[in-house]
Amino acid sequence: MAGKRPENYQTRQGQAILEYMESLGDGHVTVSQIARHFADTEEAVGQTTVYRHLEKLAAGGMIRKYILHDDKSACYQYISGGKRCREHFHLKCESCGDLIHTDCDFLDEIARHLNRRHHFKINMLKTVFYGTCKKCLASAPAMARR
Amino acid sequence: MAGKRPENYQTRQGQAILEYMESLGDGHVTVSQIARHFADTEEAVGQTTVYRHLEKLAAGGMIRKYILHDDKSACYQYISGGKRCREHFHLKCESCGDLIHTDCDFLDEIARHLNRRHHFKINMLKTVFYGTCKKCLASAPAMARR
DNA sequence: TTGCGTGCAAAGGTTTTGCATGGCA
DNA sequence: TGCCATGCAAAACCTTTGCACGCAA
Repeated sequence: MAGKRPENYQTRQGQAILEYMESLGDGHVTVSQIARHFADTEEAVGQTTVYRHLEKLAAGGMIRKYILHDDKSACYQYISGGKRCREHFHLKCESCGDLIHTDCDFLDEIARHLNRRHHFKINMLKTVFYGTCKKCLASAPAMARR
Repeated sequence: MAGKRPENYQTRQGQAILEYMESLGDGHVTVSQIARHFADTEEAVGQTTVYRHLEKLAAGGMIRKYILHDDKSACYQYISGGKRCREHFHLKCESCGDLIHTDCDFLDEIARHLNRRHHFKINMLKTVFYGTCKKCLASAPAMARR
């Protein structure tokens, strides 16, 4: 429902933030890093505005919000795949920050299971599995932490 | 090395905190909930002390600390020694905000699958499934929103 | 007696909110 | 012109730290 109404004005700040997130590819940044970026540039964007735009972009599925190893502050990442990402799962490595897109039948079953056995309708766009990726497991033996 | 030295004194506060965590079974609480509990009781326990004990208990494997994505504060759960001390999966309802914990066998399989097929070691302390819970599915027709 | 445990207060950080002003449509 | 967006400052929060005193061993 709800047609494609503008809902939001197009502003210099909003555009600057989206473009910056896009320019990072699949890299991730924290709010303070974003703020620093705009401080270094001529584009002035207040941090309150950054927070508010990130929230909207995350709600709209344009970016994802993560909590990494240092759970002090959240970090954000642009979603390039857009639509396709609604249909598969994501594994986020807490060590290197890599996001792994996974198309796997077994993982699809999870959604069915949650639905049938737990009556829970999963939101695949937002759900992310946190953990340690293959690369990091191989290179960091001390990853055996709890 | 280093034998089993005392290392920690036995104090009223430490005992009260551990007993309270134990009394919750597999429920989870935040620090503020714990503080409120002691405020309601006659047992006075400072919140600094709560933090410091929770940290020790978590380090010692007596309790589990969850830092869930999108939650402002950490929550803690007692680990019953006798029973299986498996980690739980968490389902977070985006509609009502309820956090549902479950240790369904099928969900445990997910961890094995990710490990074996994707070489990904999942961190269940941070992973959360987002979606809509049974209650909200039944009562809210317009739950497609956030 | 020794030295860890306790808890008040304050610091440190991130995120949110109030409110007057600015800018898009 | 109407309203949302902006951004400064301040508030709200969670968590950690400093320090003097208390208490277990």
